[in-house]
Amino acid sequence: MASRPARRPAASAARAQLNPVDGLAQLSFVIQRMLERRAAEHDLSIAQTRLLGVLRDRKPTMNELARLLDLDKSSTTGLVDRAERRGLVARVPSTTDRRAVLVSLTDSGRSLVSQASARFEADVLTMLGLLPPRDREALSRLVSRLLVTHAADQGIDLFTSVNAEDC
Amino acid sequence: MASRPARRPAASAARAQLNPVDGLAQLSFVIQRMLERRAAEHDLSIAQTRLLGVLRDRKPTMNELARLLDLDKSSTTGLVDRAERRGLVARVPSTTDRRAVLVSLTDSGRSLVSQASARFEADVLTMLGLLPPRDREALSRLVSRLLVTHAADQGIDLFTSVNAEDC
DNA sequence: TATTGTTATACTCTATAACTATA
DNA sequence: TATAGTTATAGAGTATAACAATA
Repeated sequence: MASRPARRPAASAARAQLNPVDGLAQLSFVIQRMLERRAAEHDLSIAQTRLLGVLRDRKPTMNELARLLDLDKSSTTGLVDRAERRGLVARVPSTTDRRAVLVSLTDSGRSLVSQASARFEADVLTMLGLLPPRDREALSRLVSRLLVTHAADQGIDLFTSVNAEDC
Repeated sequence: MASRPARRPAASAARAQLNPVDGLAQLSFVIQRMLERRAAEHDLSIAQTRLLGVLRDRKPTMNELARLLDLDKSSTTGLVDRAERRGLVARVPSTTDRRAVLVSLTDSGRSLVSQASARFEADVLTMLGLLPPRDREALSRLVSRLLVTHAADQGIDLFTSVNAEDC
């Protein structure tokens, strides 16, 4: 929703504060837009970017990939088809199960995702750089704490689980 | 990207911290997923939800709507078509310009977006509730400060501009 | 029989280009 | 001529259901 404007009563905009929900919602849109913009520079959609991101340190089967991306396996087939057509990923038959295929990043795909990543990271760091160092550090610490707590609440160990990674 | 795992060296996961970029990226995905999930409960996509959200306090022309949503006018036509077919919005001919149409929320649309909003807000508040009150307040303040600073940096007054609202 | 992956199909979302009806 | 909106068309992304090959 990132819903209505948090249309503050009036007056001192300089010190006004968004309500917590609107703040987090808006922040999520700002960050997604940064990601989208940088991905688009390389003709990547968010979906393609997620795919490449997940493959940076894995070589999963289609099935595992579908679980990692939280998509239906048929959607994953299509996603991989289009990436493969562009030479960004490759399908490799599994040696242990003749039904299965492994999906892996090509050099070209790896290079593309690295470039987009780097630009995106720079965007976020630039935005963070607008805050005084003390605020910046505090924010990072709190965001991290929130994510870890939230993940734990969902029964996920952020630092071990495969699901919490790569979005 | 919400990129690689921030695969910490090892050890004490309890005190480990995500790097700032990954933290914000992951947070944005978590929040978007909450929004998506709640919208889906009412058979709404993110796009439809944004549309309804924007219309909560406006009755724009198609043209204005396209600008508000940052979409091509033809995309907006389709979006409104589908929402209208479901009875969530209505097209009203402009009285001042016979080429133009105004788009407005129906009661049904307003009710739907309110319900989805409420559920989403509850989700975010629940997540925030996992933090101790002091952390929660600090986080809200910092997020707000970051958004205001970032908006200012882009030449936007978060509290006046039409663009910063509703995502 | 169960699982892996693909195909067939359908719908949403988005954009570009061409069109119409006003202005 | 210029603007407001729609239509025609095309492609990405997603899901469900049915299917072939293998386990």
